[in-house]
Amino acid sequence: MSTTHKLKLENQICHSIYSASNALVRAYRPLLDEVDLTYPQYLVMLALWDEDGVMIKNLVERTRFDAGTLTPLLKRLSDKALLTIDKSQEDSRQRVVLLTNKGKKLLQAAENVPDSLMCRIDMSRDEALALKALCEKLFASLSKVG
Amino acid sequence: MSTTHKLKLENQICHSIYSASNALVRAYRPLLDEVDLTYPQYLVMLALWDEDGVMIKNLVERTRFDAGTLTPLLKRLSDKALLTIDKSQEDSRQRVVLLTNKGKKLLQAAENVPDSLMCRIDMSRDEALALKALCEKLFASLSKVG
DNA sequence: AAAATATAGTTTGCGCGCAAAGTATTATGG
DNA sequence: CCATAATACTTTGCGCGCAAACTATATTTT
Repeated sequence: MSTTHKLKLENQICHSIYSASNALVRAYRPLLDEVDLTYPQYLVMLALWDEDGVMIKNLVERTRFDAGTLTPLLKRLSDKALLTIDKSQEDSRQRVVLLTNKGKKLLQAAENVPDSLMCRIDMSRDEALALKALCEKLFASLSKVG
Repeated sequence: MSTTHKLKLENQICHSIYSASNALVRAYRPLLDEVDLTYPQYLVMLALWDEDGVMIKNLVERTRFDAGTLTPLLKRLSDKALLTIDKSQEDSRQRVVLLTNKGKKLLQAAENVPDSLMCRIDMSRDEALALKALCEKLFASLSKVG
């Protein structure tokens, strides 16, 4: 039984993106094991290393994670003493996420992670940038309500 | 506190791929709800619509899923009566996955899914093909043992 | 000010995704 | 032929990813 062109798995763009994304997370694992972080946790730490003392709403925007994903993820980072989660003074619905010294110090240990991963990828700088731009375009398309 | 260029979240190619992939699965959900499939289940069905009566090992290769992911996923498809899983005659370690009539018939209902999704994406055919090629290249790089 | 609505975050439930360990079966080396 | 190793899955455990329902607080409407 052979299906039409469009329904063939090898013609599915989405399958390529999906499996590339999963392969990325797999490839990050051994590198991030060194700093005891999962890939999603690493993304949140990247956001916080850039700017912490922010509300969860802010992390939802920057990391593109769901709030329901972030709550338990932040709890685990808090359990590792990498950050604190406290009620905001101005608006007690909000939480302020602040890095601890331990959380700030972890930046040094993670500094070589991007290079370690990129050297595994047989791709030019231009190709990598093109890939990023196309993914951003795709994300923007799918984020529209239409 | 501002981090180095490389560790900034917005410079992370991998974050773009990761969030595009997640956005894709989110976008597929309402379409696939119509045929009562998750996106990973849909990928397995695509593989089987193209060729069924195959071993799980074959599905691992074609879908790029882990065997530990496929076992329970196939069980759920079997619970929905879309396929059967039986011991192979030649080698009783192996399992033969066969579509039922219900599973075969579902193809018609799913036929319009690819078009429904692609029309949500503001991307030319060339861009989509470039994106697919770059993802395949990335996947190939990361799949190498090196 | 009371009621209705909106916002910020948490909880619940389910299905992955996958490493690691386990089971059953087959192939291979001595 | 028997022990060892390899293969083909299955099971376990944990962390997402996210829809839906829920809680708490703040804002707006009347």
